[in-house]
Amino acid sequence: MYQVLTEIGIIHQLTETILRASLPKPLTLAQFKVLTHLIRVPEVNTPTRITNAFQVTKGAMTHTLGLLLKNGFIKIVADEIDGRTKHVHITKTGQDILMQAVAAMAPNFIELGSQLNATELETLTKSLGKIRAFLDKARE
Amino acid sequence: MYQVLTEIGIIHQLTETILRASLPKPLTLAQFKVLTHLIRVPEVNTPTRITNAFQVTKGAMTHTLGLLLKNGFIKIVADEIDGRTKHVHITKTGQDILMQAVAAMAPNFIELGSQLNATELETLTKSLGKIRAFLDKARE
DNA sequence: CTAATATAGTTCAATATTAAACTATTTTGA
DNA sequence: TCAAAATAGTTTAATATTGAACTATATTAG
Repeated sequence: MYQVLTEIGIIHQLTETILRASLPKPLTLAQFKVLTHLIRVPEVNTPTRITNAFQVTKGAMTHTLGLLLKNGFIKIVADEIDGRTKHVHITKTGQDILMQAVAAMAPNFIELGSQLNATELETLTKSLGKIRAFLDKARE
Repeated sequence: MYQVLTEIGIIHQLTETILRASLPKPLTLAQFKVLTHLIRVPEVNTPTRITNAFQVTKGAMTHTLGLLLKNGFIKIVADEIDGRTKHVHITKTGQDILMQAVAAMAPNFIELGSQLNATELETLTKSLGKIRAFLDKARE
């Protein structure tokens, strides 16, 4: 398990480095991740829930959302019912830059997919899912 | 594959957060990783090679090694032959703090190991290894 | 009802990381 | 040989992240 976590750490670092290098300005890695999240799981869109999804500090998320807002990639609206809560939505501009980012990074990752066959990929996804589920549960 | 990378990213973040919280002062996560590396692969001990192993920038490694040195956890010696190169060695103090760190974090990870059986773990390790090997090769 | 507690988000200072420019040494190749 | 290129490591400025304190709103319990 130690080795698994080490491999995961290294893979994560390597992919982030590759990603970072192919992002269109002014998109940073943190901003890219948030935009991707907003597309994938649009209903998880309060700052706290996004923070929770990425497991960064609240201050970091305030910072990232501030940049996204300044860049016009998101809009932030107040919750109608709960005065403490806000909701984040991706804008058309945000979608455009995200598409551009995905297009730029895709060539770097297409080959990666072919390193594993369908069965391996499925097994891998399942195992990682178990680990993730456990860790998620562990932070009760 | 996208999902795999997403899972890997989240698992990485979660484990880092858990780890960070259980580290004995003044050990930071970056310092902990370097010490672990020095124990695991003591022959890979020049700043550049360590930098390469973790895929961080050279400046970041200079910073981390500076802290480790200040804390007395490593010693750094010049290469006898190549005047540009240095070698990093863990000290007794470094080994002590690392043991302490491992002891503190172990309870958090023991249960994790039992989430997968031996076969699953082996398959997982192998698949991750393939991905890592490919990424390693890709940064020619 | 209201005081205590919890939750959402921001701010601030300290630290970490990146990216790029820089110094010093070694290697390469004409 | 020696100039050009490559490599190892440092420095610096800008940015990102953490951790903790803080404000404001909502929920809970007596």
